[in-house]
Amino acid sequence: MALRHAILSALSRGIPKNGYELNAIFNDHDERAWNASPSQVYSELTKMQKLGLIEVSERTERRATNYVLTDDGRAELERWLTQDEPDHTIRDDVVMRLLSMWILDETTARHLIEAEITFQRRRERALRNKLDTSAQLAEDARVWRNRRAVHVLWLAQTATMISWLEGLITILDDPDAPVDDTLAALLSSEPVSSPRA
Amino acid sequence: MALRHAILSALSRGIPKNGYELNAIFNDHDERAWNASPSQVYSELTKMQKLGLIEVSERTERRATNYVLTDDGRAELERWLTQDEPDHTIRDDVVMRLLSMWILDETTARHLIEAEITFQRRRERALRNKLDTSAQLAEDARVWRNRRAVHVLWLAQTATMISWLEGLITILDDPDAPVDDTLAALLSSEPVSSPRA
DNA sequence: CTTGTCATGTAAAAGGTTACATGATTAG
DNA sequence: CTAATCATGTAACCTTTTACATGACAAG
Repeated sequence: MALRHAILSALSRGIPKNGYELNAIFNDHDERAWNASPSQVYSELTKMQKLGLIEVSERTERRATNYVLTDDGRAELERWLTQDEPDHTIRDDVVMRLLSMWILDETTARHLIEAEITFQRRRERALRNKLDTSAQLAEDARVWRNRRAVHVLWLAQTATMISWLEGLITILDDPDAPVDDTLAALLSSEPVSSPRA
Repeated sequence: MALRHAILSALSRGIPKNGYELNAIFNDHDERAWNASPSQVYSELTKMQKLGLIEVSERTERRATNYVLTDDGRAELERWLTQDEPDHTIRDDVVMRLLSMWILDETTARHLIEAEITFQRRRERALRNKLDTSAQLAEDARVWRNRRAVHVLWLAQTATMISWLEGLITILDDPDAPVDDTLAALLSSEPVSSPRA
């Protein structure tokens, strides 16, 4: 029941949302706490409505069905946060690939790492842009600060990944390069610059 | 077919493994590229054997069935690495919780963040320990270096997370603290110390 | 008047978890 | 001889993806 809590979380900000808007959130690669396919979102919304966690707030002319949280929905969100243990399970396709990469020849391996660097750089730009442009709108100050903090985390993680991937190319090229020093040095030497800098 | 490639990757190191050993890998919280439940691993192994991706190398007295890669298995691993696009999909329960946390009162929120810091510190210790103790055994040098590099990445990511969580407590306590500066400063000021230091 | 975006679904299949069941071997 | 660990599975259920289908509205 994980998407359920992601939807509750998205609706908890008070702004009514329809399935299409929620899908936009769950498919934005740079707003990446959770993702889901459209069909899953629509069927989950129907289930949640039947359970009384959300209710229809408005039907726009364009046949969009907007939902808001009910009191039960808000209670469930709180229960989840305070009662359920966080799930630290990880399924990281990218790292799995990097772990398997030694079976390839060096040229191919380097190409793959470079492709990943390109991807991460794109993400870095997108996040930096988001931080630079996002102004505090009608939202609650706490909501806004919280979301902004998460974006800073993602930016830092992306920067770490890029430095590390660059180090990986170095140790791939040079079989004598010390793994720990090469990577640890890179990770600490390149500070995360302030998003506005 | 994601677990399939995780298993191919685990067997690609040449050492025959049985279902139980693979399960140990996929359930070790600190060896965390992928995880899976025992029943899933056993049924996937059966399927893979039928498809000819792996074959039984030995049955030990203790009724354990050891598997090794076939040529087809190795080819499939290579095809996956070079032909399939990396899956950058993310489902991060922890970040989703942190994004929703503003609905709680400050005391409860701080407790949750502190619990997460405790968890991350435990992981940091485990990873540091792994890096300190793991010696290069019979394994190929490239395999060993690759795995070690990934451990360094995980250690760096954990360290980033801890610093960030500490910063999050600061901005939670002080509604006037600037989000960007508070977090960005923390992220760049605390370098990842060398694992042997 | 046609293409793109908005908007919502259904059905089938694949991927993954949980609960349960079983039994051998080893360490204390 | 008893508990822990090793070792493998089945069945039911839940979660997620993929492919398909539909149609309104807006912009060019």
